[in-house]
Amino acid sequence: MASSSTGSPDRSRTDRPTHSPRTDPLTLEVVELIGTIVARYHEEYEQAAAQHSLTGAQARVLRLLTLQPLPMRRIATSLRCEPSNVTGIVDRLESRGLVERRPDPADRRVKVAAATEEGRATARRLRDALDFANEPLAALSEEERTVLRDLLRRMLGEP
Amino acid sequence: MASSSTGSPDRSRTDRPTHSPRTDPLTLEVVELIGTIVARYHEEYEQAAAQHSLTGAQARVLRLLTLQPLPMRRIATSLRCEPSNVTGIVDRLESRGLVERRPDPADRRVKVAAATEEGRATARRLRDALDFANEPLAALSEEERTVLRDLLRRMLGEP
DNA sequence: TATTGTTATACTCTATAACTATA
DNA sequence: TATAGTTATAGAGTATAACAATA
Repeated sequence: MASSSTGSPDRSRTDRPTHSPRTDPLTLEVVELIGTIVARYHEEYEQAAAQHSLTGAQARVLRLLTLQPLPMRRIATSLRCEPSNVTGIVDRLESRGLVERRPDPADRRVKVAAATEEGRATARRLRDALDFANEPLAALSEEERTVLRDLLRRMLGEP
Repeated sequence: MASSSTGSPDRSRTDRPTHSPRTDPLTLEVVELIGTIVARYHEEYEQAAAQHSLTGAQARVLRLLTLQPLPMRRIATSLRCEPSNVTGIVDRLESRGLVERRPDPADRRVKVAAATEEGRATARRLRDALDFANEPLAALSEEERTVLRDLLRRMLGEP
């Protein structure tokens, strides 16, 4: 502690008490930055969804079904949640006319959920509202964004 | 419906730069990569929390109180949720001995929540379990991580 | 017998509104 | 009167277990 002993500890974020044996300060800072981005991204996503009277989960399912109609089971695996949860989420989307359930001719146990035209329009507006794309990334030049893209790709194990 | 110019329903909170809402492919890809990271980060976080029988919200509050004791109100603003929610979350943490409520001598309306020693130990184990720090970032060299750190900083508007 | 989707149940998170005890 | 924390309430997401229809 450099300063006088009276003040409260009040550690600023670059001053970390204990280091995990495995992580150096640089890695820790990157992780913290990513944590901040995660928080901000989520906040913006929920906010954009709420502006369309959707919850985050509803918005995610709607986006998913915009890409492609999907059996209930597949939605669950894609969202990594139990199939029983999907029933309620699709129920709510369906009651608002954003999604519909169709029978699968090949297997009568299966119900395929698909976005309606109105659902696709809502999903489109929602994506446009997500200006996380513009605001923070605008601070970077095109070259820097390219570097960032390549680093993130490698981080995620993509070629 | 693609809106266009007539009576544009006032553009959310910040006015956009001259960028069109339709961003270029490079930016779109970066945003998608960030989305993937957000999903993976969240998944790991919830999983690590669950391994200690904590929900994500409980883990976040516990981590927050590990840094510094905080009045209930401050926890709510930090989590960006209503104060009434904090009551339940701290209740559950307190009933497990991970957190305690202390009176504030200066203002008897205030209750200050603080992590107990056991709470700090749990938070420490939880952080170590979060190997999002190690696994994906290990693919990058130190120099690359430095570049990544600087780009993320600038993205977040930090100097 | 196994699988798909659903229902029933219980828990947590969340926001809103009303209440209490201080200030 | 205003503020800090709580309680009450209702809606939503989540996991588990049990169920009907179908394979």
